[in-house]
Amino acid sequence: MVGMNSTAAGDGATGRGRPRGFDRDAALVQAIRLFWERGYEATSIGELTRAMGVRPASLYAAFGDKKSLFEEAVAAYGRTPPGAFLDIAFAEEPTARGAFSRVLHEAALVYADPAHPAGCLTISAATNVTPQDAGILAFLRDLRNRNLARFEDRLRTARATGELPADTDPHAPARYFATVIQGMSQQARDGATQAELTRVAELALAAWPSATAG
Amino acid sequence: MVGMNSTAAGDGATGRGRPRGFDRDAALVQAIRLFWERGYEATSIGELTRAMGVRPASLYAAFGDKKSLFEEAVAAYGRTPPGAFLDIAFAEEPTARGAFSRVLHEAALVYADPAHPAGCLTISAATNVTPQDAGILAFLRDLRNRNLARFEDRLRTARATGELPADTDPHAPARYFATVIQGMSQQARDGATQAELTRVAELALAAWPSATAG
DNA sequence: CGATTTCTTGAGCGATCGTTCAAGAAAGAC
DNA sequence: GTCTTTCTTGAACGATCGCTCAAGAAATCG
Repeated sequence: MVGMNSTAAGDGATGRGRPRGFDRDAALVQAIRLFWERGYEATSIGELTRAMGVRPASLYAAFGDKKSLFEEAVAAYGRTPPGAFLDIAFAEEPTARGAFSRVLHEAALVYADPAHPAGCLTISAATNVTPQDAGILAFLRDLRNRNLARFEDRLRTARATGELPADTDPHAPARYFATVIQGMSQQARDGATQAELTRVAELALAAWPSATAG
Repeated sequence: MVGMNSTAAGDGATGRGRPRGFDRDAALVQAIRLFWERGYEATSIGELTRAMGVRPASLYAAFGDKKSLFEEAVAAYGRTPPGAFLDIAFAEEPTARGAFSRVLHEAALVYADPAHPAGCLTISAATNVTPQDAGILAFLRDLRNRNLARFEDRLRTARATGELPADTDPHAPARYFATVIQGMSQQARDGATQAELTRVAELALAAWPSATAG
């Protein structure tokens, strides 16, 4: 009944005291899944404790309050493939065109992957929120707007290196691709398949700023 | 203190009994605004009664339970300009290209209009929902997928009348435009302005299926 | 007028929300 | 072994959730 301790979490784990009776990382995976599927407020502590196999007091001892658990879940989600594919593509692709194309195509596969909840946690987990949890909404919105700024930076760099025409406006295409990606997340939640979203990704790339300039 | 009765609601109002002490339509407008801004579950009966100027018992007597109130609010929203612009554009524009172009441009203006909550109620009001309210989620998702089917129908018709090439696939562009519109709603909620979304609409139209065929 | 009908008021229903507390259990330190 | 530290257990905290009920108030009908 007594499981192994967690692998390596940021607790000041010197080994003193009774060891934790559950796998902290495995429990966090369950929390991610629930927040991903239902969102922040629609996921209750009761559901979390049930899915994580942990009693409330243990959950609070290990993760703090619900907000802290959510923020840690978002951070851990960002280190999984579905949450990190954008960063990886931007880091690995040499050209901006290649980066955006890859992000769109991978979003199609990731968002509609039946192996996990549809869409993107960052996009959909704090859409409907009580005023008292406005901080959670702002937390995810800032994350999204940070990605928007990275889109714009990447396009600006592409213009500076000559990949894009000198008169290219980086602002509008950045907003456009962010729009398409957020829309793809919604579409996946509405039942769109990987094949359908791949076609959407291909169509979206028709707006790539090369032939005509704004 | 005693206001006028409602204009014309579907109650079996023969005039018997004590008249309603509040304007039913005006109260419904406040309900729309709250559901629009926060979504279904994040809007409590307490907030609704406060904003509508009505006590709980009066609300339940006039609108039934929370789910019925929401469905009526969605229906009424669909008869306001922000909720009906798609239907109007599709009805008035002779060409498919004109219809989609107009829908995209009007979505940019409507979704980021500072005069009311950002985005589209149908798109954003039931993203995060408890399992017990799964019916509300399905209700709005069906509404969205109905619009998707209308997009496809419109493109199919355009192909039949010769506006689009005979080998045009109506499915993919329909999904694409639905994706962009839902993304625009999200972007508006994240702070995108009317001008920014208008540029997104213009870029999105670059994927219009005419020059290249899938 | 009295009778009937409908709405409003104010209180409160059971359930669930996020969270915490006291007591017991399992480990290392000495 | 005992002491200390940490985690687990089970119960329960106050607050809020959606919703309802009994009593009083305001209208029409006869």
